[in-house]
Amino acid sequence: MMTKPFGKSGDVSELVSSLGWLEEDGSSQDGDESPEMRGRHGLTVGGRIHSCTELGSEDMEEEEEEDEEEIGPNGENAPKRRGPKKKKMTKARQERFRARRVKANARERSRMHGLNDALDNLRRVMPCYSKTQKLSKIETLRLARNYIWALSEVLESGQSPESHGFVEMLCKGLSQPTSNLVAGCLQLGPSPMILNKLEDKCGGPGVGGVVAGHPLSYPSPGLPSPPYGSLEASHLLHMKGFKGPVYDNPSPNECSSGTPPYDGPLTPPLSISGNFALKQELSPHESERNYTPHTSHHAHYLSSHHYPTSTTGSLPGGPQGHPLFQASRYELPLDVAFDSFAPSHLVASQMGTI
DNA sequence: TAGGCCATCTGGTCCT
DNA sequence: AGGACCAGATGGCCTA
Repeated sequence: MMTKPFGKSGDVSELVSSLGWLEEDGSSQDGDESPEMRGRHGLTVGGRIHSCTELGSEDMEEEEEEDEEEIGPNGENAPKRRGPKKKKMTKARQERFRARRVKANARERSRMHGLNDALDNLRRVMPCYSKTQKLSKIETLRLARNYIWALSEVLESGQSPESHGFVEMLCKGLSQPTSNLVAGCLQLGPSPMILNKLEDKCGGPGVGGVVAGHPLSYPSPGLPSPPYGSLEASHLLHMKGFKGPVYDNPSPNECSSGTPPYDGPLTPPLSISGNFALKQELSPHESERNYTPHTSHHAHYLSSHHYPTSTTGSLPGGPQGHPLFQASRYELPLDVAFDSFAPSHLVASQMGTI
């Protein structure tokens, strides 16, 4: 099924050029395609193969040559076509094209992996981070924008990073589940009125509230607090003017894929100290990059990535989301608590200040 | 089953 | 010629 014409003029030379791609594409171009992926693309391949095999390569070459002889409407020879004469698509050219295409595919994959790594790094410095509860790409970007915006406001107007306004800024334009996630991670306490309602509803303070010993937690009865994650201590430290370095490894941008790591300075106050260091474990993507078979990568992705936008649910007997954001029902897996709690806790203990 | 999200392939365009 | 970047297409997985 060709949904897109080959080339602007739709001529067949490029179609010809794709001949023979099944052998390479279908059988692991770079040796990193999982069987699943092979099967997946095999379907696509199948469709194209159909259109390709209808015209064997020899036929295609002939057709292309015929194409070069343009015949006018009245049968007379039309003026010669301008521009560079099309080269004949020989077997050798086809092979070169295929090889180029395979290389380009690999580069593109690598590029996208680099992009995803960068996104992962971005996720890690967001106010709510969890390895298992990843924000989607678009939500990550939106939250990042909001985060910068909100921090700017903190700097410029002295707004408290613990205020409702701060959280509202963070959540502007985010989906409901993500908003709830952020609010939950920030441990924002609901307004007294709502709090009372929630106490009625949820059985009083403490339901889904503070995690014992969490230095940054404070009771928030209406919130999906840990096990919903929490605001990183280092974030607060920065917001409160903390400047001391916490991390041992100041290079947060190590990226094992093709994209060179960003070496530039982090812009204060966004150099979220501690975050980088404490969240520096390689992501599944990174640890499997360069290039272990995609089998594991894809399998991991399929089995372990959870996105807030698709994990809404109810918290048994507990809060139903942050009241600021109309509290859509939302549930995070328990391990979120450890993903986000532990680093904060570590930072706090390292600092000895909280 | 629809919709969201994703990875991958692909061709086009621009640049070196 | 080849690489980087981009956007469209496609199909898989997951959840409501």
